[in-house]
Amino acid sequence: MKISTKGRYAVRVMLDLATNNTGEYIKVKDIARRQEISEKYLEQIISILNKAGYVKSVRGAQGGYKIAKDPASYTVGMILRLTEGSLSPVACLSDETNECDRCDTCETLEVWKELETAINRVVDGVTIADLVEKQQERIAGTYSI
Amino acid sequence: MKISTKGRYAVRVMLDLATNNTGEYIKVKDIARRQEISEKYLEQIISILNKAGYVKSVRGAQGGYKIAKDPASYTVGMILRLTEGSLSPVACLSDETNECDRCDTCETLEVWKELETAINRVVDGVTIADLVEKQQERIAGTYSI
DNA sequence: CAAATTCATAGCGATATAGTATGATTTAAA
DNA sequence: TTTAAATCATACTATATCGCTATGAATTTG
Repeated sequence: MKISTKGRYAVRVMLDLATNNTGEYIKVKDIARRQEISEKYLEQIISILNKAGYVKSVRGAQGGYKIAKDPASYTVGMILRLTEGSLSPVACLSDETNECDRCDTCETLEVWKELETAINRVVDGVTIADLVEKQQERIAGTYSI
Repeated sequence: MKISTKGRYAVRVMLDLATNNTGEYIKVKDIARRQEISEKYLEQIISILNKAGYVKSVRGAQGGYKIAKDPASYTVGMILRLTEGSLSPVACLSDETNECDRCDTCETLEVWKELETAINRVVDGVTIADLVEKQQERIAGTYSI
């Protein structure tokens, strides 16, 4: 029941791009340094975000990435499902081909459905904009002390 | 973000023992047949439940297992945490030794905490007795049609 | 042209998953 | 008292996933 680094890093990448967005394109190297994530591994993760259109890229020298749309339009759930696949806790819910023949009489299936709903409710209730805001509140709090 | 077979099977074992409880000890072979799970794998799983005292065992011929206490006293959460370990979606929440040094400024940690809470709320809100009841309702419904 | 960057893909060691396999130990019944 | 049936214990295995690293091609700017 763990979210892998791929998913967690992807959320942090989106947050980093939102936080440091000036309109300029941001290099993977800079994100990697700030987030303390391997550059090469980050490239793979951001490539997923790029193919999904969550970020825009420019190749070549002075190239980089920037967040494609308003940070409020990306939920943590969208990013996790993109990178991790379905967040359902059992395969028979995420994929019809994995339906077992006990589904009709499987009492536990109901529990897993509730769990899936609860998980999605949490992760879809938080946007990248929310995270940016919290971050800024924290920084403001730090200054006032 | 998947619950492994170990955890899911453990829940089904407890449900099976509750459903088929007559006071007699129930053989792994019978549970395995009903649940369509490998006998030997089931032995390993039920052994975890046994060591935790969730079931009682008698060795030797005519031996077997039975549920130790009232089915209402076992939540799905208890069984999953026993067999799967912590249900927290990130390691830094489940284990102090996995705390990373970014915790203080990690905006996403809050999301994972909410997620953990939501997950535990669901799985701790369902007991084995609840599952038995649902099963019996279903059977009653089947007869009436 | 050279340097800096994204893009694409292959490889790799470690760990977890989902079991099998083997056999010891215990108990009831013949 | 033997035998069969069951739990208990542990080692092994095949496969997949994780979390990267490595190599290099393609693209763009200076």
